[in-house]
Amino acid sequence: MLDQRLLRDNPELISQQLGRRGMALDLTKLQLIAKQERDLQEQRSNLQAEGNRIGKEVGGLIQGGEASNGPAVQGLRDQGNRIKQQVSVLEEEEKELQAKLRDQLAALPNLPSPDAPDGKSEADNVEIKTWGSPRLAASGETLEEHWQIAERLGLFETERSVRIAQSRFVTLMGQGARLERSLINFMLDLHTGKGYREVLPPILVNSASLTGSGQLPKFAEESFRCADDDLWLTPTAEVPVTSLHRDEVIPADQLPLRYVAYSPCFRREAGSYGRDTRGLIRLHQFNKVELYWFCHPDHSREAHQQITADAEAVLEALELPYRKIELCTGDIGFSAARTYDLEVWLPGAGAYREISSCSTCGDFQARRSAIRLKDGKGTQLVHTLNGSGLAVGRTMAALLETGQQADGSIKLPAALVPYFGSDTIGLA
RNA sequence: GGAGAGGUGGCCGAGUGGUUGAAGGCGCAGCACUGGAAAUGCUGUAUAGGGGCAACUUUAUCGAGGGUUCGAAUCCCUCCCUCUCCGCCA
Repeated sequence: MLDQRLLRDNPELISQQLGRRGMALDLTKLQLIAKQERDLQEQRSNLQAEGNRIGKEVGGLIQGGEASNGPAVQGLRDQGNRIKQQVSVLEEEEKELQAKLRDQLAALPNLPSPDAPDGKSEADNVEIKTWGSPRLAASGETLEEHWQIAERLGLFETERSVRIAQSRFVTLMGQGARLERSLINFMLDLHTGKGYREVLPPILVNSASLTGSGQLPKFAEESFRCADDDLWLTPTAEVPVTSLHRDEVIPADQLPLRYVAYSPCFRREAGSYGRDTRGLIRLHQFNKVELYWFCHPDHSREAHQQITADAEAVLEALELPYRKIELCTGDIGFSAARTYDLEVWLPGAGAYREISSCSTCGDFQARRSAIRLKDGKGTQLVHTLNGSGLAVGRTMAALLETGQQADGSIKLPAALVPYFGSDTIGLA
């Protein structure tokens, strides 16, 4: 949510900054609504002040022995009634304007950070660095894609999963299920070892939580909803973790709060028909280990570097080559002000694929969720950051493709052996 | 799911229509006392919005929403949540 004061005082700045995202908006009408709303509020509270004064006068008279049905009291009563009526009219108008303002403001994305590179689309994203050497097929060698490997080694069921649910679901089996579990534990241990607090949140979340982190109202069609309740399947642990501190004032000396949350994530993937239909890349349900920071505004810039580094550390520990790109203003998500994506190399596919997205949201989610910090006398909004550390299914895909051996087995990185119990998958 | 009890400030807790944003206590902060501390004393200590350069001022908020009233934490209605007992259950 953007600041209403900013809308009143400087809508040009908002238009200009959202213009960097490729949006063309004229906010003069919305600004007018905001100003009307403010004027109405002023009128209304002046009237209420008058009403309060009268109420106190009546109380004083009656306590002073005046008859409660005497002429003096009756006159004040009539006056009070008139004010009450006027107030209720103004209140109604004010509520209408407030709702309009809130709805329209809630549909606007965050302003991109000044640090974010300008650009129109994915094509304008900026590569920041690469790590490791992408594995390429040696001469005469054919590298399989992860779904081919998984099928060959019986790591998951795809056809049967359609029977259980529908397409874009998989059932991990045997060593595949074990590998997923190992990865979750490995990632959680890595992050908690750095001081992150582990969270296992509800994965059904209410509308207020989705609104607080920015998924509602604009992206309702992207989440699964439970028809009989005000509950949705969370698309990311970012949602419940943001709401962990919704409507709270956090003492400044407790910041930053750093959480690591494992959760299954559910996405409808509307509009992706035909894309990534095989394997673990794009599913309605997938596992993710999410990093999340609540921090002081003064430190969010460094925090963004740190949370990204913490995600990169997982890839490095798993010896998976990757590149780090910074999203341009045209490609940044709704709630984010600045985003780094980490893309892992998939040798079988011969391409880099997104495996983590690390964003700073500034005060955007904090304003929607009313999360403040208290430093001395006043309060101010905190900054929130999130980063995948990592998407587990895609990590498995990368491990399978990266570790494939001539004999058809998969060599796993040393760091995972204590978790998986073996350095190889698929040797009989 | 059935029956009962209850939701008040960071916490505990008083408050059943009148000047109550809310007694008292705890906690916290400042000051005094002290060589330093403890103890003690004094003062201060909610959030959000509006106006004002500021001092300050004003409105709202006692789970949420509506109603009665000149006036509601207090009365009425609806909803939500928590606790206890019973039932069911991983």
